[in-house]
Amino acid sequence: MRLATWNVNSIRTRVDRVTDWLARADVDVLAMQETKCSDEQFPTMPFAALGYDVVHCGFNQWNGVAIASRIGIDDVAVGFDGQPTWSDKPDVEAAAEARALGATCGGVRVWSLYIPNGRTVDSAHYVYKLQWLAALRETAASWLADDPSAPIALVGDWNIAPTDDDVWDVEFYRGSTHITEAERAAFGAIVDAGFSDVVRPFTPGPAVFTYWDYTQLRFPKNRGMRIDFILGSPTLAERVTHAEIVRAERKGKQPSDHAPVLVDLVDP
DNA sequence: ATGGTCGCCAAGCGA
Repeated sequence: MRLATWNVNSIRTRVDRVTDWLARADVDVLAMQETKCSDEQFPTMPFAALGYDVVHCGFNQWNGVAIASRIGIDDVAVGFDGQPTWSDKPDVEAAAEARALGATCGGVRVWSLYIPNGRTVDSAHYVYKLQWLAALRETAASWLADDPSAPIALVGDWNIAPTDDDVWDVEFYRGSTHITEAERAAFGAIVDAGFSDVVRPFTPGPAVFTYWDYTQLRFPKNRGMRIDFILGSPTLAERVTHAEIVRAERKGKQPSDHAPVLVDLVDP
């Protein structure tokens, strides 16, 4: 099973590129973020033509997350607890309910996550980001407490660079979101709960990124950030045979500002 | 082998 995640930065603008890559890369399950469309606007047909089922969850009027699968989609859930409510408010009460879409595909529970950006460290959105991550940790830890052998993948755009090696110039980002100790601790707490970065062992080294700003020739100069992750529960992690960041998909005409990230899993 | 924001939609704003 080949599982991928990709912040597509508008699926309607990018649908040809995304579906072309799905077919070419032989992807079974793709989690998308920043679809930038309503549920009604999602272009289902190009995916269906390739044999993929799609579920989409708009988390505000115009943005959302999605999962496309050619091996079936079961048990769809929105929010960490499966409650079909969502909100984009920077609000504690909403923290556990937004920007998450879960589906069981081929026996694996896949969560397509768009962690709140946080904007600036002095904003309510930053507080919300940290609360959202804490809520995710609580809920994900409870899943493993209920069933330590559950194969679960937490994938998406985390909007956190976990180490200084994961940004092109840490001094450039000093005082900004994505690199603060609090965000890194929140990410680390989810790793400590049993969800490991299953891509990193296959993509070692500094200056290995998944996102490059559109401005300032950041991509040709490889000035990016590693903020898109596939975190796996223990039984999922032990099934990983290969992983890569598909840098080639950041090239060419009308790319997303993120590259897709993929893993291959052997059957259990 | 990649190039100087982009995408939402029609002005800025969010990323």
